[in-house]
Amino acid sequence: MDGPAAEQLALEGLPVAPARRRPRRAGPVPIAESAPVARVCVDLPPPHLDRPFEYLVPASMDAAARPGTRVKVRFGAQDVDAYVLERVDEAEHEGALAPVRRVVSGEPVVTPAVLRLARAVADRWAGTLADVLRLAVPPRHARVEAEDVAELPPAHGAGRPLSGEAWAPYRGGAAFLQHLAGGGTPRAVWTALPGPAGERWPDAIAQAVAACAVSGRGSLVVVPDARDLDRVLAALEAAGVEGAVRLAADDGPAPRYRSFLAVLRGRSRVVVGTRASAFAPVADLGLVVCWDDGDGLHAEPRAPYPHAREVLALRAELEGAAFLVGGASRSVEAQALVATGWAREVVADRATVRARTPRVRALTSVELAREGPAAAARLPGPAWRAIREALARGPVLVQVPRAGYVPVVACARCRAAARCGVCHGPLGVPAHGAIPTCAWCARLATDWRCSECGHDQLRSVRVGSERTAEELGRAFPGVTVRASGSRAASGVLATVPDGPALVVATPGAEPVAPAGYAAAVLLDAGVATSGASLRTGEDALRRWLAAASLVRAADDGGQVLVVGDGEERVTQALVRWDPAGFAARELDERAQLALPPAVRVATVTGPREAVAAVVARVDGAEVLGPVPVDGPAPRGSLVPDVRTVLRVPRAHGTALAAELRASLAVRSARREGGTVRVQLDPADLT
DNA sequence: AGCACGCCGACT
DNA sequence: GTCGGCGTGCTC
Repeated sequence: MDGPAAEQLALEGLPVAPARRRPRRAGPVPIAESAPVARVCVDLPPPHLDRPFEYLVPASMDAAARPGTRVKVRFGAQDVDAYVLERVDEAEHEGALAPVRRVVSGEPVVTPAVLRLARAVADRWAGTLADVLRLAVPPRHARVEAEDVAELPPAHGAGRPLSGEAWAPYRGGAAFLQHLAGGGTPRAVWTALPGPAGERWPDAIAQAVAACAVSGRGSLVVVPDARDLDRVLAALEAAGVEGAVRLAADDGPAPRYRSFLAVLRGRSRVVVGTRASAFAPVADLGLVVCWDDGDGLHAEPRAPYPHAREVLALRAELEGAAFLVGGASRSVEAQALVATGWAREVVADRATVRARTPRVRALTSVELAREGPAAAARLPGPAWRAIREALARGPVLVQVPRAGYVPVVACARCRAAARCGVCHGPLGVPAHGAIPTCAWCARLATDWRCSECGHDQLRSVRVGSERTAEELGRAFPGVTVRASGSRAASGVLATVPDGPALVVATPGAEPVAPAGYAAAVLLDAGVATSGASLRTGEDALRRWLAAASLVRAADDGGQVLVVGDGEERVTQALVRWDPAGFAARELDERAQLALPPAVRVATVTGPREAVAAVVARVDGAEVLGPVPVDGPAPRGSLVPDVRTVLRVPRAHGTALAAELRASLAVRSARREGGTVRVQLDPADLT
């Protein structure tokens, strides 16, 4: 059992003093009798350490060192945190095993199901298990852990009779619910109708959760932000689902860990949370839901950059759970789930859509040609008149595509974008009334002159919400103006009263009006649909539909105006209220151009040589680039990073991820320099 | 990641 | 002649 005698090489003549340190313990500590070997995942970042290491479990820790618990182990010369993956009888490791030093807590925070999911996520996104577990398991909070466990609330589902009313308007909606209630695992891509006050979708989700509870299973609902979280929780309560747990990283360490433990200890089997809760240890998981999956908040910004929708899809497969992804719009990725037959679409028919949605009108420069020069105004006459008229009937929502104050300025005469006279960077106005400043070199544009027409006056072209609120206040004297947005003085508003008011909001910050808005005006359509990213059009449509969904139906006088020259197909998709058609066309086009999600793509970003080394070890992928990335060089370097794009058919996605993982492991073992970032299916591919 | 061991420059 | 640079290698 003991190490080979060779280890006891006698070193005669050495002073005896160091030997005095050794005998801390009189003999080897007694080792656990059954399954004495713990296979652990050490919590260290380098990819080449992403494999199990084996330790002996001292008998004293036998009961506590269960699979899923956090332990401390000696790794090399340091003490590191680790998770017990499993307990086994025999070690695979040939050499001697070190003992587990300490069990940090007996709480088995990584359940077998979550471990399997985390491993799959690490593999899929070319990351490490340790990285994924760091996303999946909230930091421990010892005091919270010691708190008394509240007793189990009565099982939900035994409550009130099941309602499926919110699903009635959708083709396949009732079937989806029945399937759920019967213990099935349907998968649906759902395009939500606007409801009264835009609040029907939380009810639909709550009813799906309730149906799943009837089958005795738990549910997990992932939403983009805290506002949506509150809405779903309220709807769950209204639907009679009790004891749902709120799980959001920005609730703070103690509440977060408390909620996590409540789920882990089986106190609740319904979780509503933000992206990291896709890993929540819900027992008997029957349903996973991703609401508004096109929202960028679902994309995890930390390595390995998994997306909540994809994590949930993976999880639905691994745990045999039903899957529901939905939104007012449809992401191209969700469309791909439909196109491959992995999920079925759940949508309302045209007549229902027409009956529920407001009238949408596009005010493009063509439409406005007859208005003459005034058409160039940001708020053209017809829009002004529509707002005036709608204000008599209720609140009017004004959506502006950018937060904050005027980021970009243009020549007041010819409207050419104003550029810095020295470095040609874009000019912006950093604060109200400030002098226009170059966004690249920070020089003040004091004696600016237009390079196109020689004019010397500037005007704002991409106007932020604060400025809009200010302008609208002047255009409609006496009317209350409320601003909602992260940069607005009053922050993000959840709701506004039903009375007449102008509500100026940035995308995602639109408050709900209980009786619906009388009208919505979507400003600067040209700005909203212009951008280099693959998802620019999809994003614009998603934001427009989210705002338009808060407006009353056309029959109740609800009206939406899109102002500006937005991209034709996006504008048309909004006018026709056809997000599914838009997503289908977009996916077709991506297939033709070999763009994701029709193919799988990975980006490798970092210093030129480092990227080249990583890419050189990857076989069988089409290599695009490298190209220098925009923006400033990373700190401590004069050379900008480069980015290489790797492209493979979807079916080779797993293999690509595996090769990248292997390449990164070689890289970290060899200590190739620089910082390299690998992203699979990056959200912001340009 | 840390920390060892292991071969080539400027200093006591 | 040593102290010490950080280039490979390993950690159960």
